[in-house]
Amino acid sequence: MPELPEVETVRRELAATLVGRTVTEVAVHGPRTVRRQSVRRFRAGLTGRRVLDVRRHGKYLLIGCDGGTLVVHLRMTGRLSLEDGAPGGVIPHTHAVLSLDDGRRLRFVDPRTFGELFFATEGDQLLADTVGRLGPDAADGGIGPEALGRLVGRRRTSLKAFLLDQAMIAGIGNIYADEICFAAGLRPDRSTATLGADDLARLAVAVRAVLSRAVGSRGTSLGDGGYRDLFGDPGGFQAEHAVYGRGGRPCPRCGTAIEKSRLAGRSTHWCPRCQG
DNA sequence: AATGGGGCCTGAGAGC
DNA sequence: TGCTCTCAGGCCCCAT
Repeated sequence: MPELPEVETVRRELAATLVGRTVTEVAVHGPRTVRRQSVRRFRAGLTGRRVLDVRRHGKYLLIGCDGGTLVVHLRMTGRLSLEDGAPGGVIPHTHAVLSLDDGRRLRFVDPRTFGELFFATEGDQLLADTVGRLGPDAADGGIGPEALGRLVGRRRTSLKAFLLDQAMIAGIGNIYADEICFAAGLRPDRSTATLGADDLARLAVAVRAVLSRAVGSRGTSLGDGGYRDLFGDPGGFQAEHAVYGRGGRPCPRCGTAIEKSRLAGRSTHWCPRCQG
């Protein structure tokens, strides 16, 4: 579920609370969450490390420590939470708990177990296999019309599939792909081969505008099991969705009913009048 | 070679 | 009430 705005919200909260802390203990429950390396190596690598900074590339969280980086990907249902005081009751689907030197704990919960954690040292192949395959971050100020044009290249695919491709631009998921297409006035099934300079210009503006507004609203939370931040609080951007999750309801700009269908295997929403 | 579809998992909600 | 079915925000892998 979490896309760039949600991961960025968590990143900011982690940066404000974790930097300077030392990991005193690492507990892993169930091997699937730490699947790129042995649990032994994960625990040995992370235990005793001090957190220096918290960065993000696309949907990956990069918690920089002295001697390596804790890499976190929340995938669909992963959630990080910070807890004070004594351990409470058992929280279902807890796959990892990091104890900190100030008595707090960082918990990783993930019902669908798609999310993952690993600890990488500098130059680690694990980094090349994951973060290293990403395109530029979608919130990177350098993604203008020219950069988009270069990324599109000779690709012949739908605009939606292009926006979702993390090797092209990193950080956009299904919700924001739909919102960006709407903001740019472009149909999500529009072929990238037909995009002109003016389309790319509107697309570049839309990417930046939608993501920056979403970060400002601390991301999107849908339903009960949806995204929550480090302290359990939901985001607010769902109230500003123009198309996502609004199939059959009126377009906020022209009132035409929003279309919903499947594209690139994903639910897709758009206004048939405003997007061409 | 790039692209679309299936698979990985569990839970929520709809429909009967 | 309770069962079954569909769907879900991501990404890897495979066949085409």
